[in-house]
Amino acid sequence: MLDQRLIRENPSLVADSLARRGLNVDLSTLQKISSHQKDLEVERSNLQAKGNNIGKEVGQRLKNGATPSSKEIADLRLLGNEVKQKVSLIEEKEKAISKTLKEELLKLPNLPSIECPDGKDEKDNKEIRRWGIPKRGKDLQNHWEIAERLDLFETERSAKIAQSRFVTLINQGARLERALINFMLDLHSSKGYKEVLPPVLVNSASLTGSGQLPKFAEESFRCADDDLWLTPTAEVPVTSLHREEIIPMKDLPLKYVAYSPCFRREAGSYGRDTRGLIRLHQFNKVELYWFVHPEESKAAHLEITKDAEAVLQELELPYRVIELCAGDLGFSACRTFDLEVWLPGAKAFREISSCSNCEAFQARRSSIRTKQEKATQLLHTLNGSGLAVGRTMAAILENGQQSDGSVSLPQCLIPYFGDTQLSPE
RNA sequence: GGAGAGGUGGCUGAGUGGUUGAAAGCGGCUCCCUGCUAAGGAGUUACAGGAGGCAACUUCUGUCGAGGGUUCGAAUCCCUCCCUCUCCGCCA
Repeated sequence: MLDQRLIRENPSLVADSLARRGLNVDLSTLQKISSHQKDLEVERSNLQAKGNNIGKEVGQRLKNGATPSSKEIADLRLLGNEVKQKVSLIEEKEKAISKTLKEELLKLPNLPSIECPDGKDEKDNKEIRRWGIPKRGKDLQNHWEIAERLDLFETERSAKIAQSRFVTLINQGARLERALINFMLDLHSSKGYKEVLPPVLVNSASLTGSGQLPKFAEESFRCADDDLWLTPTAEVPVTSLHREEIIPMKDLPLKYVAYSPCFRREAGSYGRDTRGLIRLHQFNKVELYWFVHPEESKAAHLEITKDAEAVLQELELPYRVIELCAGDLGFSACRTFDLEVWLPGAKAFREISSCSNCEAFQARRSSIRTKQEKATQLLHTLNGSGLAVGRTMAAILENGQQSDGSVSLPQCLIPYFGDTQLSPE
């Protein structure tokens, strides 16, 4: 959520910034609503002060011996009633206007950072750096071809269980997924991250707090009979871990690593990535999440990205780092680095992690603040995948494929998997 | 799912209609005292929003789980919802 005050006092700055996202909004109405709400608040609180004084006056006089039925008391009551009526009239207006204001504010995305490059869509994203040498060759297979040969997952049977875009991992596939999750959690924990295994069902307040609602309701699965949704990312529950809290400054930064399955409808992606592990309704992800002091978030952003990169490096998977342009930023982010892993079978880089600085955007929606001495202020939040597990498995299969049909595993996975390679059974 | 109890400040815990944002204790912070430590003394210690001021700050409003209601006045009375705990049932 954006700062209401900023919209009130400098709407053109906000509008210009949103325009960098390709969003052309007229903020004049919102500005008007906001200042009207403020006026009503002043009027109401003045009246309430008057009412409070009448109440105190009555109490005082009764204490001094006035009879409850006397004229002086009756007059005060009359006056009190009058004030009360006026207050409730204003309150009614105020409530309506605040509701509209809140609704509109929740629909606006975060402002891109000054550092975020201009651009319209993903074609304008900037490559920052590369790591590793992409494997190339004529006979390299796609990961689903390798998986089929090694019997790693069930696709058609999964549609029977659930739908298309679900997968059932089996045999070495199931074991490798488990190994990857454990490896990632251990790696991050060893660097001081606190491990979290959050609920997978989250309520509307949590989804609103991290920015998925109200705009992206159609992207999540909902439980019909409850105010609960299947979480699209651990970012949601972890944000709400500290919703409506004030975290002492000495406790910052808080660094969490959370494993969770993630559920997404992938609406509007019909026909894309229909095979394999790239785009599923359910996938596993290990997520990094930081709560930091506002002045630390820029540095933290670089660090969280490095922590995500470390996973790829340990796994010996070539990748590149892309900085998203303003037009390609996610709703809550003000600056984002994507990590794209090299898939030799697909002969392409594919997104495997997205590391974003949300600054105070989620903190304002979720009311998460920090405090030193008397000063309370919103803190900043950052998130990054470390990593998307399904896509990691795809990358491992494609990058580790051998001419004899086996898949060799990176050194770091061997203790977790219990073998040096995946081999035909 | 059934029955009961309860939700008050960082914590414990008073408060059943009148200047109560809330006693007391603990904890935290500041200062004083004291060779050190321990002990002691004084003060201070919620959040949000607004108005005024460059600012320190002053002031107003709201908040005792949430939302309504009664009343001149509600932490206190009434209604609805949410949550927690105990017992029973069920269950991984």
